[in-house]
Amino acid sequence: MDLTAAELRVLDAVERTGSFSAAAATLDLTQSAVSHSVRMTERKLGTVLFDRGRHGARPTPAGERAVLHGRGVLRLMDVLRADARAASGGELDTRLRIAAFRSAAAQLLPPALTRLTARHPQLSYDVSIVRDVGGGTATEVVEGRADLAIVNLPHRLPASAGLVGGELLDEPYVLIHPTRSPDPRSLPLIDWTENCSTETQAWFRAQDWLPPATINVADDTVLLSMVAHGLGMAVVPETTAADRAPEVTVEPLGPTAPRRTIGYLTTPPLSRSTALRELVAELRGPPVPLDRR
Amino acid sequence: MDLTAAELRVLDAVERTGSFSAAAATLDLTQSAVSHSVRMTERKLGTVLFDRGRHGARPTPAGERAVLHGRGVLRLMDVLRADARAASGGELDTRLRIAAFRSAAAQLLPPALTRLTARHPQLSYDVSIVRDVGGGTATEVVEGRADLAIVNLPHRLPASAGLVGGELLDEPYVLIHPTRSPDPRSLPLIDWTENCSTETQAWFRAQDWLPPATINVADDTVLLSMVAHGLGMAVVPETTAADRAPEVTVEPLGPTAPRRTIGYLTTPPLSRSTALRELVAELRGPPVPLDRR
DNA sequence: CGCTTCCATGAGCGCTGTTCATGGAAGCGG
DNA sequence: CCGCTTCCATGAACAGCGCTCATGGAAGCG
Repeated sequence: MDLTAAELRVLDAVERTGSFSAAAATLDLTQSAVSHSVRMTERKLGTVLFDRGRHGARPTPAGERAVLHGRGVLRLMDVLRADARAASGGELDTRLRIAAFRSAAAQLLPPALTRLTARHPQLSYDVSIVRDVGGGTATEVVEGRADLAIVNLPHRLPASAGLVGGELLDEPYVLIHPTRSPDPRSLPLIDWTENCSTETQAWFRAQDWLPPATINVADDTVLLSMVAHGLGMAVVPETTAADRAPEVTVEPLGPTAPRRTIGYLTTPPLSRSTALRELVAELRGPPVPLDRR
Repeated sequence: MDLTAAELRVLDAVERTGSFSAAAATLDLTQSAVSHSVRMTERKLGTVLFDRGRHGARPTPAGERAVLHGRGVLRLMDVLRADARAASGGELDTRLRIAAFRSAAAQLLPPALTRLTARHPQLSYDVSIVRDVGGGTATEVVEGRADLAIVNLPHRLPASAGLVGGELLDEPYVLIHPTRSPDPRSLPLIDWTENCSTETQAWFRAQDWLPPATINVADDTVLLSMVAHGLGMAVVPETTAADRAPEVTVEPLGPTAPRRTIGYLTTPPLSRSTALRELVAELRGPPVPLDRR
């Protein structure tokens, strides 16, 4: 017997919330309906999907598989709906879930989403901010919680994950320092947690004029603010320095400057969907203010 | 409103058969049910999916998208079902659809499927034979008609297709000739249509002792039979010559012999499914008789 | 001008998925 | 030890959907 989309949504909600009652609340259903639904699903599959206990419901191994694949099914059904409508000249209406690390979200997404919304008013977005460490944003896509991941390239993802993607932006790093500092290069160095690519790290070590970093900051706006207050200098991607305060001066690092490349990753069926193609096209548009090019 | 699995199966059948009534027959439904179902689906999507005429039903652009994505949804739902059952220690029961070219199907599949069926009696298979030209077997996977494609590597598929895969078998070509021939290398050359990779073609041209092919045969068993009857000699992959008649003698071509590599391709979600993993594991087992290693 | 072959439509009916009401089990605090 | 709360389970009843049956209309074909 077939599972229904409603049943899959129940599985998803139960896994997310960790309990039948909480899942019922988020789905605007009765706890009873959730219980019946899960039970029915389990009967259809011939398998127990959740261990129920005092603490709520925890997925069994079978439940984990079901939830994972179920999210894929739901997403694909939405792609079907949105794509079929778009193909017949209708409005493009779907919800795009974007996982990005903070600096990319702040710099890349606003102009792109503005333009995209102008062209397709029915589109809506979920932007989740994920620390770009470990699997980072790509994991969100692999596990079905996001449709598009913004990543730092090169991204050595396990090929078996089967994600597809491309390049969005390639830019050099620049040096920023307080405008009023008499000898900028004598200032202490403030490092940024996201400066973690091996290439960048190697470049840092090769620069003998750079002191070791005395401060390490996770957030780029905090870092900019620190430089503006004269705490030190920093090496950051060009676009991060683009919307700087007047107290911060930018100094190019020349042709040998390290670069950072931002790309995107998504799943093959989504990469073929109209909505995601449109989004990627907009992300490739000019995100950097013209005066900095 | 959600589409149901039954509705997606109707879309698939209508596209396949080209008419509502034929689809109804294959699905064991009434024509009325199919008509109602398609109408309901169209209402849910707000789009016309098929152009109806006396010639039956032809998909509109929107319909094509819907059918394509719908097949993906159905397949993913079956993966969910099979995977969840397998994860809870149950029998692995699903239908695996394999697209292969003839020689690979004949040589690689029988032993692998025998072993796999022994371990998982509930598995069933659809093996479709596709000429390995153009998109070949990979197209079957991309368009959702097969789960696993057996391909000749290297396979330059468009990366946007987002298929994943791996290597299954790497083997040298050998020379075969009639056993009773006094001077085998003076015989005419029989070529095989599937000897089409650029690498193999280049090797052929570089061999000055090889006469140009006078006969070109599409089927490898026919080719073997021709050699057995003394019509000529041929250069074929080792496994093709493995189950030869006694009238055929095999002669290695040495370390410079061209090789053929057979691999598989599948979609990312399927590559994560238990059933397909098991199948690939068996395909990687020793398909070549030990006396030829 | 029937005949056949398409698809469309309305009525009726059974199944499924929901709510409501209720019950049982298990921690938590006095 | 006993309520109180917070989980999930279960049975009854009802609504909507998805099916069949029966019928009708439109268009090619000899």
